[in-house]
Amino acid sequence: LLRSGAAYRCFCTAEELEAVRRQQMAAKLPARYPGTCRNLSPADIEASLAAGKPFVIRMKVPAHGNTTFRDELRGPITFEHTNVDDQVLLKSDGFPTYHLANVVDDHLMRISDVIRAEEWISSTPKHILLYEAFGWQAPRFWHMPLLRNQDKSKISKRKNPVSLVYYRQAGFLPDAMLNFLGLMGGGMPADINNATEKFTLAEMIRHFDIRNVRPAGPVFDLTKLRWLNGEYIRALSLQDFCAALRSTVLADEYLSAIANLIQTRIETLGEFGNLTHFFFADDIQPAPEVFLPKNRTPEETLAFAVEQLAVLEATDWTHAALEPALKALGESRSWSVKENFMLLRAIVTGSTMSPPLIESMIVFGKARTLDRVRRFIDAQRKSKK
RNA sequence: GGCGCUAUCGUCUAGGGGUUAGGACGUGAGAUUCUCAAUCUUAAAACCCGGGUUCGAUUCCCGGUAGCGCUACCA
Repeated sequence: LLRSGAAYRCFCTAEELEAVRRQQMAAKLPARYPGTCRNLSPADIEASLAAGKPFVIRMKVPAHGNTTFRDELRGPITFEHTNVDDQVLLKSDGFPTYHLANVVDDHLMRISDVIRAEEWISSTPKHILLYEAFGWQAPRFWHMPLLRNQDKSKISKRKNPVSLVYYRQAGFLPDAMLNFLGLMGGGMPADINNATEKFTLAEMIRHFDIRNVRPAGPVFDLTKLRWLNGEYIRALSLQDFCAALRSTVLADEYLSAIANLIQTRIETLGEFGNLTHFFFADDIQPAPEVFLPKNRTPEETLAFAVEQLAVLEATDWTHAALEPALKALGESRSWSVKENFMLLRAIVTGSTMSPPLIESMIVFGKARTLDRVRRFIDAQRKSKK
């Protein structure tokens, strides 16, 4: 690439580039590499090299013209070269960026069809230019729509549980999840199984046609997933239903972790449920008299819960990490350890009396705990309106 | 800000120059039921806006608007 002039060494420092970017932003100009090193003389390059200056390798996007490629779902898409930045191909540490690695990799692996998310559309002209510079045949591109939150923003875990682990722990059946996902974005014929919208993996493999995928980003709607999951649960034989329970909410591993927390706290086995129901419930909504600390308003309590959530999201799911993180938050907001932990206890367990909080949260799992705190916050916000 | 993508009930979608614009979830009403679910019946609910093309546009074209994405020595 360097030899053919499709790429060049760039000796600009990160600080210089950052300064330029800020100026461009301030002037409401598109943030773009200013081209400082695009046409250095061989002597300049030798001098910088000899001086041991670090450099990156950038692609030399043609100054004029445009690149058009075909997206198999949307048709031709054109980008003016003036809108394509001189992408860094090789970082100063010698490692390639995604753009270079991706193109080389896919070529070497003889990839025929690149199926990736929509967010890559704007990078595709860079990739096409690279294939051309190498003299390689570019693959076909299929850019898939992005899943959305209820408010249509790009799906995020702040607004939706996005980890499959959460859905498994919360008791969604893999077949139901698969079916539901297959329903999103098109690709499946409408008349399958008498238009019941229910189909198996095998049927999906047989009937799915990527050419029918719709380019608009669908909203990930839990309501319909729950309905579908209910259908799948009802369709199970009693035996399979029990097996499903035993492999998830009643799994040995989960049960023994819970038992370990309450063994010293009960006098009869019959009390097991009293202390542990929050481990098995989907939704827990404590009443104000349970979660509201004395001398705290609902508003400041809710605000503090929001901060607890942020801390929980950012913290490793271990006792060693969680305890100091939560205490640090309480300290910085003048919430006593007691108020702090009691609020979280109420949110997670629904009660002021429970097995040890952090241990319980660890057993319950990060994904489900975060979900529970989010639901609490949502419910409180709604009740205020 | 620039560039790009997208646009059918609240949501997931079918359809496509002439249709009562179809289905599913959810919602309302009713039936059934010891309760709650489930089940059955039923109702309300959509082609983003403005031009153009056309005998006729929700469908094709253009513009606007809105949403989203990208705008890194991240992927």
